[in-house]
Amino acid sequence: MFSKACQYAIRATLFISQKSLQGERVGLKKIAEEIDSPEAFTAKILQQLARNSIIESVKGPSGGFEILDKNLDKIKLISIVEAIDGNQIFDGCGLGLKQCNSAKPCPVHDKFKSIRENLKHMLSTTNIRELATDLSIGNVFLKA
Amino acid sequence: MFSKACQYAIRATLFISQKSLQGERVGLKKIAEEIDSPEAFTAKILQQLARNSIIESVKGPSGGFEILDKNLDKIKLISIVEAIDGNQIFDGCGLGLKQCNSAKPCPVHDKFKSIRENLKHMLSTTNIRELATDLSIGNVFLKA
DNA sequence: TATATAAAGGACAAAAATATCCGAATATAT
DNA sequence: ATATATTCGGATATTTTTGTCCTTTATATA
Repeated sequence: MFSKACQYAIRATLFISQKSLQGERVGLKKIAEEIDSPEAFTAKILQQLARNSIIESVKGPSGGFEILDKNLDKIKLISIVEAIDGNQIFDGCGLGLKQCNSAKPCPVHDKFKSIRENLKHMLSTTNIRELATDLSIGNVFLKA
Repeated sequence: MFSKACQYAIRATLFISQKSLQGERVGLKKIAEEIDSPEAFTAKILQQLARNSIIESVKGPSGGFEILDKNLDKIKLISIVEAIDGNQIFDGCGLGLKQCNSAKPCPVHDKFKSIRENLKHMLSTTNIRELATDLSIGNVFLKA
């Protein structure tokens, strides 16, 4: 469904969100440990997220990553997916046809359309504060 | 969503289905042309499909690929997806966690579950005769 | 039976995704 | 100011996916 990079991105963002809720900033090392991801690769992904203003990065001692409180409501899962994987998953043809639309549809065009609308709706309406709160409560997890 | 190999596999299977409906067997070259896919790569995929009894292959002059009539109803889209991409997309965690289940769910476990159940249901109930018939009628297409 | 045709299969190549390493830039605290 | 902690960014390596090429095998038909 999503690339590994995107999965790491979501996991990292949620972990940072959770820490930001507690007023804490976290560094790369801690993030990679807590979400069980390769550190250097995660660094690249965090840079992308920072460039897309999904997270904030602070250099130097006591630096790290955080998310502005106002953004915890504003940032939806779809923002992360689009920043990392683009919108191919929402807009591209399910069978990979370059040209596929309601005027000239592929054989599964309509069937896929509704599935992807569901997915898009879910990702568009799920904000990260909600998920980070669930994490803090402790009934959902980011690693085994 | 699906790998390119899987997209080619579905397109190829539908084209072969359509021809089989007309009692015709088709060769690799024609298939690759008609679904606009790389020929040699498509050959590998057709082999996989044949090994999984989704299509039949016949060597030698007037050989090629076909689908048994009785299988046109039996073979669902999900058979093709599972043969090529496996069932990671249905069973794997949306965030890539190795261990993720209702007892120890990731933050998006439930939200993803329903999306994937939709997808699985759609793929499990769509048979290839139906799609091949649509193709023959000419209101859906396999290439631009 | 010989020949031509078509898929099968193995080895290889290219491209993309994933992952690592290291020096540069920058901010903090002493 | 200086030392230190931390992200940034470029280069490179590895793995996976996608794609190609060539030889072998099977088979229809002349």
